[in-house]
Amino acid sequence: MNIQTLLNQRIQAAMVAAGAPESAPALTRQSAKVQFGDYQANGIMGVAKSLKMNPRELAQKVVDGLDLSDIAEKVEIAGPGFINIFLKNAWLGKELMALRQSERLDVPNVAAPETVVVDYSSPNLAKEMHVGHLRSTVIGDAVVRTLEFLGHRVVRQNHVGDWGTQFGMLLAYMERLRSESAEISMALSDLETFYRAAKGCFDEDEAFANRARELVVALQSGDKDCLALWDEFIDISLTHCEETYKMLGVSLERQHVMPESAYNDDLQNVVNELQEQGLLKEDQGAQCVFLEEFANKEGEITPIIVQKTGGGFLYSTTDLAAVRFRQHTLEADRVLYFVDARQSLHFQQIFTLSRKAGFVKPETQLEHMPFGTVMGSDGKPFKTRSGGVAKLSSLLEEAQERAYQLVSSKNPDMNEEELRNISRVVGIASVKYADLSKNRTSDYVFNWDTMLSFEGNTAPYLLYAYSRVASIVKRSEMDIASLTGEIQVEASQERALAMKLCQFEEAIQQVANDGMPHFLCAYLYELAGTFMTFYEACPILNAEEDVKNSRLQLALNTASTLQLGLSLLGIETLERM
RNA sequence: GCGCCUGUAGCUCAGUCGGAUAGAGCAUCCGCCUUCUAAGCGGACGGUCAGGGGUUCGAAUCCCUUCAGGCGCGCCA
Repeated sequence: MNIQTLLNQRIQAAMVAAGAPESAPALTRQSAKVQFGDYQANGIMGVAKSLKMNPRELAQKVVDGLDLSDIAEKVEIAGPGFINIFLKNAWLGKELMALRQSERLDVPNVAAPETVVVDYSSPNLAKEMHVGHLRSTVIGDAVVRTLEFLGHRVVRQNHVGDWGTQFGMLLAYMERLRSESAEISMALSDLETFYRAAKGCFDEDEAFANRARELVVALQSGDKDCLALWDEFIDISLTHCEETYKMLGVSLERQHVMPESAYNDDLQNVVNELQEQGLLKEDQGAQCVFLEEFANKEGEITPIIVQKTGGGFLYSTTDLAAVRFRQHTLEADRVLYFVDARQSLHFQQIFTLSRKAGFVKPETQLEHMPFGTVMGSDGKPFKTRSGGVAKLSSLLEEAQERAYQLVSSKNPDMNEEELRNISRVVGIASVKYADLSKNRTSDYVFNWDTMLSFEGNTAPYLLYAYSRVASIVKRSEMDIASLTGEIQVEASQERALAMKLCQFEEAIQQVANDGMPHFLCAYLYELAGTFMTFYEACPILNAEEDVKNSRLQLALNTASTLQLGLSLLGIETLERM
């Protein structure tokens, strides 16, 4: 149930009835302050201006024609022409009961499901996943889960880098190990070390470097032995990724991998099509597209190179092929790219060219969902203590270890197995939540102490709030299903909680529209805080029977909302901590 | 040189596409455990929204400009 949408529709209709054009937005929002009610409509002033009317008079006309008597206690006009709406407690209680009886918290499936292709995670298989892959993976996964929950058809695309010159070096090193009859699978168990060793040989050994270049050519021309070696490498590297996904609780699986190499056979076709359309121009030996959209003031255009001198293709070519595949084979209505903000020019070029070349339908949405960099406390990109790039798997292990220190000091009597499980959930949740709760587009500072803190907008605080609710429910020893009595909204803390609970759908809608999970995080944090206040002020188990029944249902609603919300973020909950 | 992004409380961050008196958390200070988990709750302090112009009923938000920082810009991805 979406209060904002409901009110907005009703007010909009009343505005039209009062003489406003259909296109005039009611701009209904949650109120900024309690004295302005629960929701406020801000659209009157703008319309009044365009109609050359007195805004207060128009507001009065709108309110006269607006019947909210079933849901609102009071509707008033304030300031220059705001309409403030105060909802009825009884109505909130009734809505909450509907919410209780619905497995999906009364959030309907979208009326018109879209096919949404989501490109996220996309690590380079030459190396192990590092901290730089965290944001794309975690944010992309949260958006994917939210879109799916709303009823869209989501196609995950893990556009992994499995092609390119650095693979020649890696294959040459595999070959060398094999000739020395060394154990390759062991060497590949740590890809980071393997990569460095191969790079070392490449830089210092001329013969090795030449062999590496030969292997690139052999690989690209489809040499069988070479491909077999490459397959072996890719498989092991993908297995590493899958282990990290599993540890991280990310829904990506092998079936979602659509590697760069899969587009190889189509790259020449892409270039040919651009040629046929007269978009291609040879410049300094390379095949380029010059789009006037990317000209500077002097008229100089930054070209898109789609084929190198000598015939090789580039990532632009692959991305164009991917756009075509996503449109024609996957039948996307919307394609989301969770890729580093530094590539925004590249994507603008790809999107513009794709439209110009007819690779996508005009109505298909191509959206780059850029994200900022994870920084260290020094304000520079996050590194390990030794100064290297932090391996994601090591980072996640450290998170669990740090969580263990905290959890075990708070629960000295708890058994080891449960301690380990709690610290696993808390550790992983902390890392993910720290990332998800920040505005996607800005850089953020990675800080163990703040992300593992129980204070503020953190995973431990939310998990603690959830376990507190869970504990109440358990102690009540009531049959949850039999709790069907009325939910009474009376105390101010009950009202605040009831209102928050009714706003869940508004929060996830924002995540789906903008690809911004931090809206859901902010909502859940506010919900948890509102519950904590309610919990302190309103005794549940010791209350009179009907009050107890009502408050317990508020608690149950809180539990299911926290649990569902966190699950959409890809975060597990704990019954006890 | 050109382009994109960022600049909000001492620190870390929000700010619902122009709305009312700019909000949280940390830190600091003051309160609250014989009652459902004090890993909690309540309160206080804290702001030239980088600076300056402009647009209008109304600007942290839109436009121009200056300053500071980050990142991109033809054969890496």
